[in-house]
Amino acid sequence: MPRDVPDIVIGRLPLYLRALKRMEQDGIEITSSHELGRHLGISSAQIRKDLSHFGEFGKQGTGYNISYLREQIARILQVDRGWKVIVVGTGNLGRALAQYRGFQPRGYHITALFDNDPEIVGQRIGDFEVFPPEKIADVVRGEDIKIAMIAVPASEAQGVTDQLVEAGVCAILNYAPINLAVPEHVHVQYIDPVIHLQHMTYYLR
Amino acid sequence: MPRDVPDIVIGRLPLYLRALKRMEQDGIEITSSHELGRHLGISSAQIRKDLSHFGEFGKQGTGYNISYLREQIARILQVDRGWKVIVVGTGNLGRALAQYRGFQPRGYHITALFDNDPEIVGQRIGDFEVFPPEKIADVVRGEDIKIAMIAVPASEAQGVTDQLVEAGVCAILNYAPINLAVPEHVHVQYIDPVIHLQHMTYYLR
DNA sequence: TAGATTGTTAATCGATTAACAATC
DNA sequence: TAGATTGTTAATCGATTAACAATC
Repeated sequence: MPRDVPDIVIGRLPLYLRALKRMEQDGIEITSSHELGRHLGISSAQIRKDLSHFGEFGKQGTGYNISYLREQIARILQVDRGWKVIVVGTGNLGRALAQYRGFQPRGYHITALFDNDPEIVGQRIGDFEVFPPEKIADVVRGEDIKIAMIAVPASEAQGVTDQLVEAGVCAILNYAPINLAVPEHVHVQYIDPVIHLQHMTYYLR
Repeated sequence: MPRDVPDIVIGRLPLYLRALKRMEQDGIEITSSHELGRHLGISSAQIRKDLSHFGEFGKQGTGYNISYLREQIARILQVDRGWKVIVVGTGNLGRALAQYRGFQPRGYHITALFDNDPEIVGQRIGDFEVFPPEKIADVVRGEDIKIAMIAVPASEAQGVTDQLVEAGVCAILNYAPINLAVPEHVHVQYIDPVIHLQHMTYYLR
């Protein structure tokens, strides 16, 4: 596996994967960098360049076999197997995440929920029992969890993060509207809908 | 107002705004590009360069008055006033969005919900009545809505988008896992948690 | 004043695009 | 074969960083 592929390239692979899956569902078998680029609104050259970091997946004159390319990108991203995920915070957002039907079919399996409200601990939400924060370390170690989603208020997010990192989590999807401080080896992605709304609001003039 | 500021700069302004609000809440009154950069994990030079697209907001030797800079960035982004937003789709995600407490205080006011399920139309969710899709055009025009959030299945997202655009919406926050085709003047931002998870999963090796 | 920090210019770095030989 | 498309190199473009005069 090549070292040092730019992160911006890695960030596009999931988009390629999503588009390829869609084409596959639509019954298409072959595509080209031009067609794929049109679907995604990016240039064909960029797609070919991005893929070239990892190998040769197409055929001159023909293009790409969709299911083959889909498999290869899934392998590169390591999403050709399942990953267990925990969710911390069971407010509206945490509950919605726990019940979201889109994780399972794409290989992310929610394994446990956590909340610090004693009223909620022990309840069931969807298919899961809610555990107290003190159980995070046990579950993460016991189930070999690498990935967590944070859906707690901003004021609690850094504390939760520290616990998760201490327990061995190394990928965090943070829904709290705050920047997290983490060690080098831990990866964080942020989702804050208001940030996206504000970005677009600039152009409403 | 300057024309042609790079979109990547616009995309960082909401992050600056969020950090400044936090500092303000913490009772800090003055900051520097270095301190702000440390909070956000970006260089001080980048912050100064970004701000220089819009004017001069600091004082040599001292730094930036936080509440002044916050006001200025809010003005630039046009988030110094309220915006009405509609939500299409009332599944788990749509409901969570409708009840999310983070929109109101940051100036985004959910005004109406839409769903195509006759069982759900007419019900109340939180503070809102659910309308059928045929009412989209009326509400968007009547209430002068510019911004919509899409929380319907991927298969319906493009159709909903076409209706929204036709009605006059020009900013869309799309939660459906699919790329949308829209006219030039319409802005789209995407939120798909699985895309973020897959991005991070690459590094779990 | 001495120290600190801005705003801006120029240099560097990295990403995207254009172009084309190779070849299916 | 003729036409099409890849993978890759070189050129272009744009974004980030370094450096520093201005000045509070």
